[in-house]
Amino acid sequence: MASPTEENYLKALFNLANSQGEITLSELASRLEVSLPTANSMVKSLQKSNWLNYEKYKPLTLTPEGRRLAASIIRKHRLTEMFLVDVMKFGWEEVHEVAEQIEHIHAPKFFDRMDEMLGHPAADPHGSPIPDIEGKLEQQSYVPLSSVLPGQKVQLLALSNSSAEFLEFLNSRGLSLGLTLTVISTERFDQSMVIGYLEHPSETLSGKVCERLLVCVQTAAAKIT
Amino acid sequence: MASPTEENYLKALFNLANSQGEITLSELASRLEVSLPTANSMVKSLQKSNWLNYEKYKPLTLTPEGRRLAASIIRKHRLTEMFLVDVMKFGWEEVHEVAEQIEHIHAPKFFDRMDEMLGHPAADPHGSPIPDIEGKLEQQSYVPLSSVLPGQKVQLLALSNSSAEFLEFLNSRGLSLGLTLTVISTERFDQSMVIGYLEHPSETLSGKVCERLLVCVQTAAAKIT
DNA sequence: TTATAAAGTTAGAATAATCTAACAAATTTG
DNA sequence: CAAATTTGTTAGATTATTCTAACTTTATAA
Repeated sequence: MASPTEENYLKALFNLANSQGEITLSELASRLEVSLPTANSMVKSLQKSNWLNYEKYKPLTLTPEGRRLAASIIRKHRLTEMFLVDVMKFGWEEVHEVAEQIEHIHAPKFFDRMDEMLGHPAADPHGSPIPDIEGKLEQQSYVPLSSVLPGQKVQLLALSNSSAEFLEFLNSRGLSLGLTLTVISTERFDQSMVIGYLEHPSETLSGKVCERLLVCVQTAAAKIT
Repeated sequence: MASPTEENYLKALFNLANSQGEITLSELASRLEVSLPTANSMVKSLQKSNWLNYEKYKPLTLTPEGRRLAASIIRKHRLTEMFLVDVMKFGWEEVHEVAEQIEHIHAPKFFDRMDEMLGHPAADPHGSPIPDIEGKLEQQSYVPLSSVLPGQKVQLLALSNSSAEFLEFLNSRGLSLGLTLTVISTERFDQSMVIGYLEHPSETLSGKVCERLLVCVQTAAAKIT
């Protein structure tokens, strides 16, 4: 059985593998805000539990068991976030810290019941996919709003950054997942875009913001559940 | 900030103080299933944090801060149990283990929201009182069913033991909190009692069971909420 | 291609929570 | 009350997680 600390290492390794591919010790250490020797010794102990393949000076890779365990923790995290928002009526900007703790609870029935109550959601409140019980994570094919050309209509379906500050910014502009956005124009100089949606016929969003909004061009595609 | 381990010690000290008064090291150690030296060293460290008064060879007493902290953990535990039963529809025999883990989550808003959703319950699903935010625990004046005389009508309001086995036994007899029980007769030989309630005109309960059922003789008294 | 920088490793120490073994104090009891 | 028992304490060790300091290996770059 993994300790909460080990679970956090596995989660970080899973997420790094999904975004980078190759994982180096320093990336792991900086992601977890621990020193290199700390990460190094934990890596050795994760190997001993058969969750990680490790060879001196080589990139790190999760074993199938490590990947499965990591996915199950991420599943618990994302189900919890969804539960907090949908059932307990928290804002999407308030749920990360609590979920970060609840993901370490050992109680399969608890999370299964959440899943049931939520109707087996495919994604968390920020649009990140929820791995299934097997640990399989559906790969999403969204693109950043910043890559969309003027005139196109897109559906806002996920965020590539979910910091509370960013989420509060989105709240302040009335932006939420599922919205249909129309790209009115783009500014070559600073990558800002003018976007229309609902009661906002022309809202200007900075390049930084547009990079973090993940959208789907086929408006008819799967609505978030 | 207390670690989960420290929180478990404080909880045990609080509960022992409420049932015994004087707390000895060995009681604490056996309650927590740790060795005497382990309890001894933890007791010293709890003293350093000002949660416990400790003098060599003297009984242990919580400080006001220790009592407040312990009550807040018990509050989280009992609110969680109530939430699991009322909102998530778990049986009262399934909730202890999960609550034992969730009580260590640091997220006041999470528990406040539970409390709201539940309508500020006074007791958990087993009838144990929920301490208020100040850490005050309402003293209940229930008596064991075993002390009730034949002919009397009482209301079942709490349990003095909530093991899963006992709860499953109660389920099997259709016994739940809030029920009105009529004591039909008592058996002097083995302290068993014949009890009537709902569709059970005459159910025989062992002395062991009757000792663990806490009742109130005034049927008109506060219904459980 | 060698020197410098970056990344990774080892050694050694600290803290938290636990244990067993050995001993001391307090309590119970014959 | 003194012997026996229970209770509490100390000492010393173990495991997990973390650190800093010192060193080595690999990668970068002049």
